[in-house]
Amino acid sequence: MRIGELADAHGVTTKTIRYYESIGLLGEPARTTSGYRDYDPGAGERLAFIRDAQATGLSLTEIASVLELKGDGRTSCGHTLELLRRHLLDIDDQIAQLTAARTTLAAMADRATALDPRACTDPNRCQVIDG
Amino acid sequence: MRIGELADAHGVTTKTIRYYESIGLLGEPARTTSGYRDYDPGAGERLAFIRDAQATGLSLTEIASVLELKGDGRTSCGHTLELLRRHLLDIDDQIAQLTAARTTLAAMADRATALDPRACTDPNRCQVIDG
DNA sequence: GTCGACCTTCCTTTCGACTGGAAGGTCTCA
DNA sequence: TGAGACCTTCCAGTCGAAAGGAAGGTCGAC
Repeated sequence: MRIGELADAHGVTTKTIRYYESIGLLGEPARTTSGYRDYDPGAGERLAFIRDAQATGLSLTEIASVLELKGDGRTSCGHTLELLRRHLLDIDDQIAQLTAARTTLAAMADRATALDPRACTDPNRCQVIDG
Repeated sequence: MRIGELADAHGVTTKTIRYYESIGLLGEPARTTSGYRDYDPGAGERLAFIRDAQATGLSLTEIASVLELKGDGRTSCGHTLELLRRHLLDIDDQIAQLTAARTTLAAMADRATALDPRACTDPNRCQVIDG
């Protein structure tokens, strides 16, 4: 399977695949006599895994650490679980921050609709955002 | 007021202030005879505004666009309000995405605690994340 | 007079995940 | 045999928001 096919099959670009290879996330595939990359189905599985893991919010570095452990022949469930748990905490933080920001922003927007623009003259500030 | 004082007063670094100046977010301050930046209180106000606006999730570029409008002598409430509304939508999106990711992740974590690591042998995948 | 803290400019580097482009080789179909 | 789609490598650039560092000037206190 050539790189373009693999890319199309997983909704990524060939650039992305070469990039994953360059950072060690995907191993070096076999090559055709003319030097084209020639992937076996395992590569597709691995790529799918990478995208799945990425979709859950793991960074490529973290994904690499999971795959590396497995590559060493060790099981990585514990490791993955720890990553997931850390991510859950991260996400909770982010949601809390966004929610707080949302509240502030919504209050501002409400206030803004009631404001008189002509009162808004200080070049360094903005009464919508102030206060 | 020198740059260090201003920075300390607003919890940023001198690097950050020079950076804001370099991208036009802060104007060029007066200089002492020896060339040191010499800020008037307006700069502090403007910096505070920038940090406040940033805290609500506006990018520096967006903040610049608000300040630029005001610098032109035009009131920017309408503009700010529009930015705010767009941001509210963005934030709602982000919260929705994070919440979805959180649900997925939590389910995975639950499942993972029940898994047998010895069953986790495929070097390309991870049963915690699969499925 | 000298020490350390502060300041100046200018340039480079960081992080993450790619993307773009140049220059050239290969495959496939008509 | 020739077009055009695909592949190769390698290098540079992107985005945002700074941080790091070098080389040198200055201020205040002792």
